[in-house]
Amino acid sequence: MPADGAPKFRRRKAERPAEILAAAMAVFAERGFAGARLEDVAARAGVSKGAIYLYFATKEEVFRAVVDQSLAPDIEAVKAMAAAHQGPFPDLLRLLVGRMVGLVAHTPVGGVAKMVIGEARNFPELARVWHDRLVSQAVEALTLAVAAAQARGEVRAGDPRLFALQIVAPLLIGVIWRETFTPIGAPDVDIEALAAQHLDTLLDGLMLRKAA
Amino acid sequence: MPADGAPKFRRRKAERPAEILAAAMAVFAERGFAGARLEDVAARAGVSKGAIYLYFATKEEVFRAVVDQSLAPDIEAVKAMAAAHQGPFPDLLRLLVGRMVGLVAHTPVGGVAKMVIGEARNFPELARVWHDRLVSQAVEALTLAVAAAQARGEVRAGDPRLFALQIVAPLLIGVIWRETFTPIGAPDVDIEALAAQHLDTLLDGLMLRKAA
Amino acid sequence: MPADGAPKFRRRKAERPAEILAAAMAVFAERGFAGARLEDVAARAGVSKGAIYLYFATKEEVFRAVVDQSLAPDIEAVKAMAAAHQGPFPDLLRLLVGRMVGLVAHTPVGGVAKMVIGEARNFPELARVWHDRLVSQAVEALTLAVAAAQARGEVRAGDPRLFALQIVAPLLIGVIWRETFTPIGAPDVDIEALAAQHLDTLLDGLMLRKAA
Amino acid sequence: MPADGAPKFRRRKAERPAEILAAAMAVFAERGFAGARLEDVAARAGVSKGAIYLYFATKEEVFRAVVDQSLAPDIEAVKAMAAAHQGPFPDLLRLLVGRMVGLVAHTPVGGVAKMVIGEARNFPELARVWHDRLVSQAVEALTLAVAAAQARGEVRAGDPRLFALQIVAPLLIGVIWRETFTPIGAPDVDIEALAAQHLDTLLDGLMLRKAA
DNA sequence: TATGAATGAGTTTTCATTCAT
DNA sequence: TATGAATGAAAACTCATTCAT
Repeated sequence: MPADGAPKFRRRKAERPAEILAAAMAVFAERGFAGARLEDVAARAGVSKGAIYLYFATKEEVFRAVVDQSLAPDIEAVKAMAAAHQGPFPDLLRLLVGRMVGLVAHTPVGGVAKMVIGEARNFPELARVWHDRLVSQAVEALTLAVAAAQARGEVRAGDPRLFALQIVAPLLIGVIWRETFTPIGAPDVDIEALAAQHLDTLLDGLMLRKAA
Repeated sequence: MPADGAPKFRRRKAERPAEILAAAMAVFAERGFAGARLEDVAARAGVSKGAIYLYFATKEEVFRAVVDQSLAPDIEAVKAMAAAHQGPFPDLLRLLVGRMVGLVAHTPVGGVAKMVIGEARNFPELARVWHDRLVSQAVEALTLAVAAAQARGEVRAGDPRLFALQIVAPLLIGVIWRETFTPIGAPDVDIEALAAQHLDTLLDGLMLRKAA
Repeated sequence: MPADGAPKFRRRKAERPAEILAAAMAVFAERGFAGARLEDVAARAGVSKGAIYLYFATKEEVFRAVVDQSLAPDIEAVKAMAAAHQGPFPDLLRLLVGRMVGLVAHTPVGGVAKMVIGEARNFPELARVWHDRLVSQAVEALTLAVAAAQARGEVRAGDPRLFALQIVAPLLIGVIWRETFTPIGAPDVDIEALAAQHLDTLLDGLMLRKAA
Repeated sequence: MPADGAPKFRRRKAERPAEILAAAMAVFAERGFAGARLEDVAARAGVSKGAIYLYFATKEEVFRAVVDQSLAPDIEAVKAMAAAHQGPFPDLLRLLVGRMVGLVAHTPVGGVAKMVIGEARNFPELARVWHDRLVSQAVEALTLAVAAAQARGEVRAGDPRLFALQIVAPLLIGVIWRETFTPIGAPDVDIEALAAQHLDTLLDGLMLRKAA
């Protein structure tokens, strides 16, 4: 039933799971869940198909682990943002958005986000985890900050949760653009520039104000 | 099988393709491209599996057609928006955003957008079509409008394309939220309210201005 | 994703399931459940692998169906036997055993029985069905017949259920022998002769009786 | 890992193979050949997967060894039975059957027999070994004893080999029942009672004899 | 000797696609 | 045109077997 033949394997370690997940993240981001072949993940990780099953029970499990793992550092960042709550609102906002731009630029959140969006119907738990652990945390932190600023009379009246979404939206669109349209040759979006301009606009409005 | 009293006014030939695409849109939106079974599409369309192949050569072709078809009306709307270029900028902006909210609320663009995002890597042509025919048109129209308003001294300085993205972003986020998080029980986003508040903020800024 | 190439299939019918089950019975009997490859079943049935799944959801389902199907005719026979309950016990016994020999000789019960025995632990439901629908029916019928004969003073005292097992045992051993040892070249067992001799012995005892 | 107080008197080397075979017997009896995972055998034996291969070349080899090993003691018993050939036939028969009941009740022959029956087609050598070393020995011994008794005028005319099968059959059926139907909740068979009643019936016949 | 991580052939199952009717 | 039975390539997953340690 088995084989004979040539030399097979070499090493053995505890980094395997992480290596596999890194490979999986890339493949999932490229092909989506259903389109990803575990064999490709294995190849990318420099491992055999079977080795994956040494660490993860199913393809779904791998997918979940990828999403899960990509959350950890971001959650910390979000918490840090939430803790930053001091000083005048514009400063706070600049700080928060700056943090988010950093995240978005230096981690593969974009790819994972795309996966979550694309597979939300097939894997509701993923959408749930992503929402509960990341999105809702961020939104809540922002919402509170906005509400506080409103209370202080710094920020105009309005639904603070919607304000939170408004704040985050361009960043997300930037990320999605990068994942969706840049690869097909559409002009890239400079997320940092977008964020900067967004901040200014957000704070002061789009319209010029004639000198009183 | 006829002997039942129900009227047999099944539409014929001409509507078939449209019916199939409608069914396909629903199934693709639910399961994604790979997850969608043509058999389900057929069942949903009240048609045999084979019949699909009478009109479309492959599953990909069906997918393409779905995206393509969902574009047509929107493109018109975009063009209409583009044509609306008159009057003071705020009025224009309200008009445009209003149109987009209507579109987003009354058509399944949300579902299709999600598909395009999720499968962009697997079907770059889709992303391209979607971008070229819809996104870039809308962005361009907005960019031009912004630029014109800047020329007129109505709008502050800044990259008009980024302004365009800023304008659209919250709407898109709303749509994505609706497709991704609402189904898992997250609090819904009231897109109309979001748009309204977004407009106000955009025009006047987030910050309260002390009376001079 | 699919193929091109040469002509594929021919006919189409309602006999398919039966054909598949016949093939499956043979393959299962030869290789056991786990050892049987559905591909072989398909080949034997002159059908493609996929075709099996048109009629049965899983390999287990096929297995179940095989056992199930092999039961039907036998159950009738058992019921017929049970209905035969008349006349002096020796006549009844000859009748019953004759019937069973016929069954055993002209149907593949042997092969199926072997499968049930071999896979009882893996598929308890099979053992249960086999027991409830076939074995216990037969045993019960025999038990009742024996008990009646005891009441009539025809048969000696003793546990009638055990008598029933004694009656059936040599037949079953014959069948099992045929499935297990005959194929490896062991001398065959002439089940009819065994049955005949068994009947005589059973009725009169093994021992010669000196003339009073 | 030592620092706990439990005595560490693990047996060493010599017992390993036997321990592995004992574990294997259990697993094979539970799952059949194909269904048994060597990993489970290893776990059950308190040994690593690799260790099995230190003693046995393949899974088949392990299977063979299990069957082989389970034969040894039984063969002795059979030989002993064969040697017992003295005195009047009924005494002999009681002795022989008594021995067999003991065997059957106190060893796992039942489980092994089931395996042999179930895998006979896949592993003909097993069926052959089982037949040649055990079954045919027992049958032959019985056959000779019967023939001798016939010669002495103790036993009625008839094929002595078939008589031998008749003698053994109920015991085997009892064992098979225990392995097949008892686990699914069918009423158990009291093998000792079955044997006792079988002996009586065999010797004297099922039918009551009117007083001369 | 003993371990257990790693391998990869082999099997089930799915589903886009074909084609006889 | 329309049907749906049939096909078969593709991919997840299992587990006997190997071998570096």
